[in-house]
Amino acid sequence: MLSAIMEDYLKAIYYLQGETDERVRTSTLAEHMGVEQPSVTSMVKKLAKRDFVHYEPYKGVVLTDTGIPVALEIIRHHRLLERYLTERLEYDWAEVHDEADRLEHHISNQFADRIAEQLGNPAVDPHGDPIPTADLDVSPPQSGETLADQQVGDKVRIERVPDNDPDLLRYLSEHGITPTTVVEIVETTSFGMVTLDPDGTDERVALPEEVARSITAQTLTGASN
Amino acid sequence: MLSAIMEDYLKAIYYLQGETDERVRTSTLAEHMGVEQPSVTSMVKKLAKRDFVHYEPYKGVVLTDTGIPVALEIIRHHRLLERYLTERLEYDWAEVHDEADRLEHHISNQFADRIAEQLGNPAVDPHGDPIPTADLDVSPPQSGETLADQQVGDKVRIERVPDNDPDLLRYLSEHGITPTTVVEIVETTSFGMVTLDPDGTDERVALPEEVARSITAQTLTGASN
DNA sequence: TTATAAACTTAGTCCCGTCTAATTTCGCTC
DNA sequence: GAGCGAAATTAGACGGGACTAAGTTTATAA
Repeated sequence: MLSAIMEDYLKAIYYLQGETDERVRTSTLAEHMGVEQPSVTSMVKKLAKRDFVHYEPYKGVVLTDTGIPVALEIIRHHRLLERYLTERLEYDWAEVHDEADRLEHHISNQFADRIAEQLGNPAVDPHGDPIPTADLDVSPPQSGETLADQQVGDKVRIERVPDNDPDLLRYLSEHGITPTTVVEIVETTSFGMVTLDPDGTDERVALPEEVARSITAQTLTGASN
Repeated sequence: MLSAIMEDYLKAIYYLQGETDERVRTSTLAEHMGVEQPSVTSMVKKLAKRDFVHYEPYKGVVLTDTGIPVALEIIRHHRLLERYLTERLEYDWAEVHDEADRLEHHISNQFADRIAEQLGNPAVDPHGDPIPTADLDVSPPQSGETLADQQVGDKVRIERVPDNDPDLLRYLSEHGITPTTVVEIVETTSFGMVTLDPDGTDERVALPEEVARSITAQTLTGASN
């Protein structure tokens, strides 16, 4: 058996190595988990002893073939819960993350399978992240392009938004920006501001480049490339 | 904040003092929690320091006015989950206990309120136990009579069955005994066996007196009293 | 009223997951 | 290739929750 904390570490490693497909450094993991570095070192040793990660001192960790499915299972739970909470229990987009983050460790796979079935085995969660299937296949990464990569005049379809910042999510939904929304890039500035025009509206929505880079989108038309 | 373990202790104390309305002894609690006595002593001291229980060494514990609502909240979560799992997620009567026992500590009150609403604020769980309301009112204890208190020839309506023995629950449901079922007592023996005839059927269902005493029932007709 | 068994508590240990402080290693620059 | 700052690890401690072994207290019975 695996503690909820250990599952959280594995999930974090999965996300962090996913971005780079490289070894995850102790410091990165510490920051992501909100703990100090020595805590990470000691946990990582435990995970290595149980063969969930490859650990090389001073070099970082990577998930093993044993660790990956554990992380994917948790991610499946999380994303199914987010979907279920919004779709069946009237939770708001912005509220689901914390509840899902706790429950993901405590629901059985049976529970996950049942809610998946009720929802018709959805492919993505409310933020556009792909939901691993019951046998832990996960959709290929989306386009990889973000709102920050676009040029003025491009029209793009929003693919996914980060799920862990309630304020941002509230802001986005208030301005009609959700996965599948189509937006046009109306302005980018040298000082890091991206301005959008959601679909047919006249409204202008401005986002810091930092945020724009965390929102992935699929190019539909325009001058990019 | 309160750990899941502490919540479990408070819940256990609630159940145990409920049966006797007296101080709960260390040994009783130890057996119920599946731990050794010293573990109970040390936990009980922590709970007392935080004012969830009154603790008098060598005398036992009672919940305080601070402790009671905590226990009731957990019980509300548990029973709502049992109901939700059977009614909305196709869980079997016999399967729900363990899942509910884990999740009860991790769902928010918001989650509980939402599933209560979805279910139409049910008064009882699938085993017939009353579900505390959102403001933690709990229905008065039922008749208090059990199947073991009946006389041959009595007809009774099953009120509640214990929720924590899957084998027993499977056996009961296979033989058509669930809360609200009407049964007739057809035989009681000096060596502790009670035989029932569920409703109009001809089937005989035998139960050890020990088990009969754990099933409460409301007398409809007959010679008892 | 005292002896004794059962119940309870205290003492001390262990593992988990965290921390701070101190040390070691890495990797880069000169 | 020597020195230096950043990153990582080791050392040691702590609170949570459990355990075993060793004392106390209580209650019961003679």
